[in-house]
Amino acid sequence: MVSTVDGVTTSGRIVEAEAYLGENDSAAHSARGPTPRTAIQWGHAGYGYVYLIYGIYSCFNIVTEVEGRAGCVLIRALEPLTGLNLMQLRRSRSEADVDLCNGPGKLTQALGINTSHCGTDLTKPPIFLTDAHPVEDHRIKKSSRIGVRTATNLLYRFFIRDSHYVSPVKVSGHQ
DNA sequence: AAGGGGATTGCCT
DNA sequence: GGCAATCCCCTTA
Repeated sequence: MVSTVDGVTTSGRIVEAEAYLGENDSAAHSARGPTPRTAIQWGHAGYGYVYLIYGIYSCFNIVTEVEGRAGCVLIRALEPLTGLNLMQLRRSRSEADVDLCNGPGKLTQALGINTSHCGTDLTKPPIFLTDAHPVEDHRIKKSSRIGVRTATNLLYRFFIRDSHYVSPVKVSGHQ
């Protein structure tokens, strides 16, 4: 994914994501029907759903389903590709290490994404997606989602098994 | 009209 | 490992 916010390009390869469905998924924001905040999820696929969490961090999602059905994918971690210096600046970090984009709140900070980007078309700037850096299917693993307390039986978290840029897992054990 | 709480992070001990 | 930071949405009255 690519950002041209502030006129400078920052980009990264998506290495971790989680699916949230509108139906039969109690952990999704869309589980109880549309609200002003979540309405975009019932729209056309390919638009951004961005929400503020804990008053501080923005979480970036891609709307994925056909119009009239809710669903989105939360981007949880990126492998930084371009604009490392600006990412460092935005993240207030002295080094360009794995901590730039290895979390949903971190990557939005690094790419300059905020709630003003909710509802934007992700096929064109300032925030857009490309298939320039694909990943082979056999490198992708799945698990239950991070930070959700319900629907833990759903294996809706997908990540690159051998990537150093996946977000740190709190509980010991399964990646 | 009011209050609880969250798909998180970073700093503290 | 514990917990504060800091919005604003959504539920309840």
